[in-house]
Amino acid sequence: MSDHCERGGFVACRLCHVVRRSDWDGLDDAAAALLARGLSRREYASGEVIFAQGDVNLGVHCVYTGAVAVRRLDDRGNSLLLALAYPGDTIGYHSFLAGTEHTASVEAVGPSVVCHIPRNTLAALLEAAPSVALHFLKRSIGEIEDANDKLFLQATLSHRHQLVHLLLVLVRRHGRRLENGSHLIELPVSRRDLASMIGTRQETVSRIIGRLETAGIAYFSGRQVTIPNVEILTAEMNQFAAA
Amino acid sequence: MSDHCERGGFVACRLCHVVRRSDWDGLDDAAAALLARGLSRREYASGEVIFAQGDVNLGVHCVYTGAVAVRRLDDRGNSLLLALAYPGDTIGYHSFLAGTEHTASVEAVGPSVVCHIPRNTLAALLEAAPSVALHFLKRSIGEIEDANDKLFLQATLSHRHQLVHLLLVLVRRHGRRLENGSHLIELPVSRRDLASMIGTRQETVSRIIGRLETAGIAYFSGRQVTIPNVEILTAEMNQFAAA
DNA sequence: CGCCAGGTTGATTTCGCTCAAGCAATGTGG
DNA sequence: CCACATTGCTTGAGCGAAATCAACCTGGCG
Repeated sequence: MSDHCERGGFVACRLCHVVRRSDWDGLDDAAAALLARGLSRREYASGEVIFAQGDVNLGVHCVYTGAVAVRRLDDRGNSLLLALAYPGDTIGYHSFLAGTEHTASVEAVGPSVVCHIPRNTLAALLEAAPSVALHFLKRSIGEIEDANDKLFLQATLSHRHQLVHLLLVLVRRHGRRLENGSHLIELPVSRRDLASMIGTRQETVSRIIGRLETAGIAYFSGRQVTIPNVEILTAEMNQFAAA
Repeated sequence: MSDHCERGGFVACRLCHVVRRSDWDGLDDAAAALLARGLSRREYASGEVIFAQGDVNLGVHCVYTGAVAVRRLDDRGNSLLLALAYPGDTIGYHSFLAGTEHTASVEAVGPSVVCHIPRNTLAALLEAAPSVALHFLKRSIGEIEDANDKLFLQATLSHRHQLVHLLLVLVRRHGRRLENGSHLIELPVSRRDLASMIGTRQETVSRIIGRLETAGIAYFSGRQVTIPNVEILTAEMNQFAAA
């Protein structure tokens, strides 16, 4: 672990390449120094667990590069992919502020670098810099809206429409536009996770994929998805909203 | 409106009967005075709309007595009951802090009294009293957990189990224990809303209710629900978790 | 080479949605 | 006070979608 883990010594988040998008933007010198002292940074292999549901909270994490999956589990093997987090996103602050154990597990979905801010550093930081609490507040409000949106979509859309919607979301983060105008997505998650995200089963996702392919909307090959025309996806969503 | 609406003049939230549970606990004298100046209080009839999705945000509301329903709508008549809010709960702070229009509609589910804190009062308050932002933060984290729980339950539980779970939640707020040990719930919402809360349709809720009655678990009559033995409900939930 | 996880496909059954009718409670205008 | 519309809820029949169970494929990997 030690060879993957730098501790303190660098100028930390103020010079972090994602600072503008992170919760550590706008710190004054003293606060930034505080942060730099406590901060550590570590590389995670794909699939490696950063913390697990039920663990005691040892502070918060902030994604530096790559992406991580936030997942909730139960004792019967059910798993729900709650969110994907990207550079600049802070995770684990819920349980820190609520004073509970972690309510979700987080793992890297590809080779990723994640920073860690220990409990007492963060506590001091919250005292010293009111902007931090405000950042967290805005972030948490965004998460509430996201969660409510998901609940609403699950209640109103068919599984097929939900999958199309999910593709539209993923194309932004994981999509690449090709010369011919089509888009290529490298899916960060398994079929099983896709299924949990739209509230259905693995097999059903497979069948929906089949239908999307015969409809010429999207072509799946393993974790590669080719979308000839993104407009068609949005049309598929709107046709419904307009009705 | 004026006869239902008091404005300023009273000692406001510091003496509010729910202050310990509200977001206005622990204000200093200056902040409390600020709050008292801006605050207004108004009575709403059952079903009356407090604000509507899409409205511009004019500040936040705080439930004083009664209960209110937070609801999201779309243009095709779909409605999802996101939450019920009770005395001490602040609503509408999402859109205030995010600077957006209201993302949900809120209406009284019975005769209710709701306070209103206008935009500029709240802005000043956030400046003057850091505890307010912290309260909001904790509240929003609670909402995130609730939303994630709902997503998880919808993904893993059958509609029947979800309804049982919902009854267990409602019995706490709306239940009354009778001498014979059974419980009586006065449902605050229609069947249609119950259905939206567990991700299904009105008719399906009716049928599940029928099954719960033949199973001797709960008896529905309009909005009255009689539950002979709450233990059986929890057993019904656990039988599943244990498997 | 065989194992294994992840994915697809098929057959069967269950479940919930839709459409439709009926019913009770409430409210409204004549 | 009664005919009538309206709203909320229940019930039924038919149908389509998805869950389940199971077999099978495929690409790594020891």
